[in-house]
Amino acid sequence: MRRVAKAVGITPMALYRHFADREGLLNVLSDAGFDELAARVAQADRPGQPQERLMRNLDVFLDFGLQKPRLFELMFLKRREGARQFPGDFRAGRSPTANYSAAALLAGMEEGIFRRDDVWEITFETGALLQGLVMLYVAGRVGMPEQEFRELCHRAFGRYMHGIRQ
Amino acid sequence: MRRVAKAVGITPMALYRHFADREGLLNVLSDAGFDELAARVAQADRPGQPQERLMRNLDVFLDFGLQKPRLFELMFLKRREGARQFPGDFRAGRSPTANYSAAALLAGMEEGIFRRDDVWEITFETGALLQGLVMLYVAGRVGMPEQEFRELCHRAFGRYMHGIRQ
DNA sequence: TCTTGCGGTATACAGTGTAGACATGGCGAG
DNA sequence: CTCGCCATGTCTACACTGTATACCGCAAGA
Repeated sequence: MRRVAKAVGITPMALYRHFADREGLLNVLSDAGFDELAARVAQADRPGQPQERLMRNLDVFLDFGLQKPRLFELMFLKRREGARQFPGDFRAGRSPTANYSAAALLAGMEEGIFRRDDVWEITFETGALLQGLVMLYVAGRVGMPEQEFRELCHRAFGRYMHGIRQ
Repeated sequence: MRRVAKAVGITPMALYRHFADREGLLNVLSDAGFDELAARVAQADRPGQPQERLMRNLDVFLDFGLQKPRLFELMFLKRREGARQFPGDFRAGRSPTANYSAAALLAGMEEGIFRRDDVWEITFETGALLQGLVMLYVAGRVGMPEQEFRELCHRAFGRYMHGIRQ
């Protein structure tokens, strides 16, 4: 808090006029992060083959996670109340980012490319896979340059998508 | 450190006679965790169908992660030097836990159940998937009882394994 | 004009990890 | 037996956290 305060040129305690506490500050950072990610996802979504749409979605998350790993961690891994939950909030459409993935999956199923299955569960699982990959990467568990890591992620998603094909 | 010291009945500073610093203490905890997990994995490995072996492996990790989430997090997600890295340490066989998964995958490929592919990469990816699932669960992002969550994990692995079939 | 409240400050407190100086007790070498 | 050493422990102190509390100035309404 002291460092943040200094960075914005006020006294530490002045921060508490704007945020309830450290947790509160982190919450608005996290929310802002979700807004940005949602915007990026929305912008990247173009009509096309479901697999391509899913891969583009992957790339957006990957870009975000690799550009701002700490924020990424804060958004998805920090315990905090009010965080969106699977399956409730997902199925209710309250996750703007997941909606795009689910839409692409649904389209793929209707086109007969993927077999009929639980769209939200698959969305969540692919999210978890990406989460795990990125977290292991930023935790220093992957000893390869970023570009290779991105290709690894693509192969991982390729294998998974292969498994949900018709 | 003060709480640990009190718990073992000595002065905080006495801890520093046994561990270089907080990081050092966490490192031996982490190492002990890996030893235990490796022992559990070894004990659970029985000959059988590759898919079953992989599912048993999954259950061992799942048990461990759900029983000791903080230790699990420390072991796999804490940035620390000397942590094993993919792919180098994995391919060199320096991950006792991953070896079993890789062995089952290799057996599956040789039996013609799975198609020929990079065994270590798949091992790492399944690890990442599990990692992501467990981390999201312990971070409160999954609003379902533990038993249902375990079944979700099984379905996730089922879909992935479906994708690597022959 | 008086009041209210928003934004900011100063100080203080309990908590953290840990550096540094000092104590002590057991054990091997002489 | 005695000396000295070293492993293990304690005490105190320091710099660092987040934050509770009290206070202040100023602009906008009533």
